[in-house]
Amino acid sequence: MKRDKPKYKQIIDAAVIVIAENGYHQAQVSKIAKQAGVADGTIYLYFKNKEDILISVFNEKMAVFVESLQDIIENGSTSKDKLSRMIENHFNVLATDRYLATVTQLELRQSNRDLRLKINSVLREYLQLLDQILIDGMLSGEFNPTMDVRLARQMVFGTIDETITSWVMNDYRYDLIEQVPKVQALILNGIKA
Amino acid sequence: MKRDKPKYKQIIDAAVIVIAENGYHQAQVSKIAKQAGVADGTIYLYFKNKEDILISVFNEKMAVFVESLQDIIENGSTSKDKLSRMIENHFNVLATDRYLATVTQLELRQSNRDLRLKINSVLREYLQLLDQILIDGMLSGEFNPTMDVRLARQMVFGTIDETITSWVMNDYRYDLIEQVPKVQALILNGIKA
Amino acid sequence: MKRDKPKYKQIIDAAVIVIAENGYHQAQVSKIAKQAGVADGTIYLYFKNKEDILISVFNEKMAVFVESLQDIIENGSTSKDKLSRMIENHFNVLATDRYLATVTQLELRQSNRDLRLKINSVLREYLQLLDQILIDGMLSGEFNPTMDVRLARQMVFGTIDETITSWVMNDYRYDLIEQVPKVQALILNGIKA
Amino acid sequence: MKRDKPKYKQIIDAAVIVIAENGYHQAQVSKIAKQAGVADGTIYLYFKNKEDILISVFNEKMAVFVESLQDIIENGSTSKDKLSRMIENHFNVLATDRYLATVTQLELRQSNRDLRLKINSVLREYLQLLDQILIDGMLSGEFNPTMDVRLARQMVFGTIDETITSWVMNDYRYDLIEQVPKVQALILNGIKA
DNA sequence: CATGAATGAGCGTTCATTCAT
DNA sequence: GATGAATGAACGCTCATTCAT
Repeated sequence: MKRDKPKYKQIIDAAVIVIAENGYHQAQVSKIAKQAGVADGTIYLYFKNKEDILISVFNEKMAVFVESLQDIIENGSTSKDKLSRMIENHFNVLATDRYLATVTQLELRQSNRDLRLKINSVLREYLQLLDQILIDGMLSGEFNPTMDVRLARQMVFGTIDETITSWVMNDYRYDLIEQVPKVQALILNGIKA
Repeated sequence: MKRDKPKYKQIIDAAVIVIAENGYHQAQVSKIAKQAGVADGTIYLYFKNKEDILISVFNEKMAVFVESLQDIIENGSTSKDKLSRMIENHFNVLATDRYLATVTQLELRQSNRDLRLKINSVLREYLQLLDQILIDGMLSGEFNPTMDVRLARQMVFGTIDETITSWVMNDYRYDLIEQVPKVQALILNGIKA
Repeated sequence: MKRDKPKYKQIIDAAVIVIAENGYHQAQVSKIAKQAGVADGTIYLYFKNKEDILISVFNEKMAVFVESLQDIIENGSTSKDKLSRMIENHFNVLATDRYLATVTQLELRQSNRDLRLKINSVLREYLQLLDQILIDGMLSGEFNPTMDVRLARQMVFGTIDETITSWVMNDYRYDLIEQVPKVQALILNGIKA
Repeated sequence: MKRDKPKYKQIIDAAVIVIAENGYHQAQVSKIAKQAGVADGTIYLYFKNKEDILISVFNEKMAVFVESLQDIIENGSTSKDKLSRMIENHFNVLATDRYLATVTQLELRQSNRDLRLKINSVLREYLQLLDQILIDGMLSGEFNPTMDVRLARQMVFGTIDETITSWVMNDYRYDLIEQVPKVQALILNGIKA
């Protein structure tokens, strides 16, 4: 399996750094190769083309979110607790890795429609897990049972996304983690029964 | 004033159409010129460069939002009422003009970091009016007086933005206006006192 | 009409020179542009892509052959006379322009299958005129009336082509024009009644 | 001797197949290696470089022609008979092996000038045997004793070559062998005493 | 002998912007 | 003011060849 080889990860990590430091449109394949310490051509032994690198970056990093969210769903107690932890985890991961935050919140969105659609389908898995928490909470009476799940999910994700994007756009000037309790409160308030 | 001349508006409108129909990366200056019925060179009599066209598009269209929001603030009764109307108005404008919705929610976000920062500063005026509604509501006791205004604003705007973007990405498959009361409820719930 | 503008001809002529001097695979667009005294991008105002340049070279030059052959058919007396003159003309044109001879006999044949098929369809017009001479001669009793026209044409063209190609491959070491009467004799002998 | 080892022949045969099926420019070394069932690097144990493979293909296949032509010269009766048999043999070999026909008549000609010059020198041996038949016939009075041998050879070879190439380019749509008597007649007519 | 992962030079094409008319 | 022909910098990808194992 290609993705288990060390160079695969090397290139993915290099791509995140190059994109974060240079911006999406200035992240040439040759720059990524150089950063990864391999020849340009080597990139193409592991990735079909440039788009494939970018999708893979998103895939690999999103997998971390999905995995931890699955863990939260399995081990969390109430739905409120799960949702709170999911928010906390989302903020934690991106607060810890500013390169990743820049790439996912700003740079990767500059990709064209096609790539964005592909990225969205990767995101879907994460959002479906979120839906699951919301539905469980509605059934258990923790969340408003009459609300529209899609809208609720968009509110949760939209709030998280806007909050983190603003933080990145403001050059990480304030402490992101500090916002977590307030974000949790806002969101839980919005959907509570 | 250049922006009062007929060709200025012609070019702005042409840009929206061309971007909506071709996507951001296929919206060449020559296409915009053709759509506007002017020569390529003429564009540069009205705009400094391509980026200037795009910012101006956002500026001009955002002005509509700002104006109507000012009107709402002046004529609305309670803060809840104002916020509800602001949400309704935002959805209405974009539901009515799908070209504009595509351009603002999808295409213009593919611009580079610099352009997006400039767009954000255009957006700021709108967000400041939103802040004003929120602060008024906190002072009047309609909204939770202990909440973080910035976060509240990000929740409001993030929810609206995510909702409309999803609608555009799903090819306008469902009725956007129908969502308004539910969005209002979710948001007001989140920030209520 | 693009092909009437001076730069069109400039680029065509530059392409012949560059291909003749550097070989087909070393005839980069930038070299052709430089030789033509225009910018790289200017090429693309007159030609769709590199292949289009090469087909156009063949088209334009082939037109000269076709035109003079039409003239020969109109003004020649007997079919033998017409065929003789056609051979003479073919040799004359290429003996006079060694760049063109190199390009048509050696370099353009290195193009890929697709391009060669397109070149062949340009050649077809010329070969149809040749067929006409042959058929007329068969009907008038000058040429063997029982022969296969396609084969006869292939013999005529194959002989001419091989003769000239050999001359080019041998670096124009001998006088091509001197061969004309002998080639005429060989060919006319082959197909005479 | 490398050329006696089984892998040498394997690679040569693989090259013919790969070139015939994919075209000259799509016949990568790695494809040939795969077809031959060896690793890419192994190719370079038997051939200096890619060009060497192609020349060797031509060499090996041409050897078949030369050998049969030598046989014809030894066992044929008159010069006319030998020339007729040579034509028949040439058509037979290529009509029987369409892969080889495609490779020699179309694909190998896309190689660059240098390679083609080398191929030509391989061809020389064959053409010298042809010259020998022609000279013998001129001396014996069967062929026109005043003709130019080089031209006669070019006529013979040019006709054969053009005939077979046309057949290949027309996707083998008609029966090549059927043409043989007519080609023989045309050629013999052209050079007869 | 045989392998196959790694290398890195090379090029057609686009398009924002200019400027002579 | 208006035109549109001309400019030229910039980059993803392929593939013949090498060499450590």
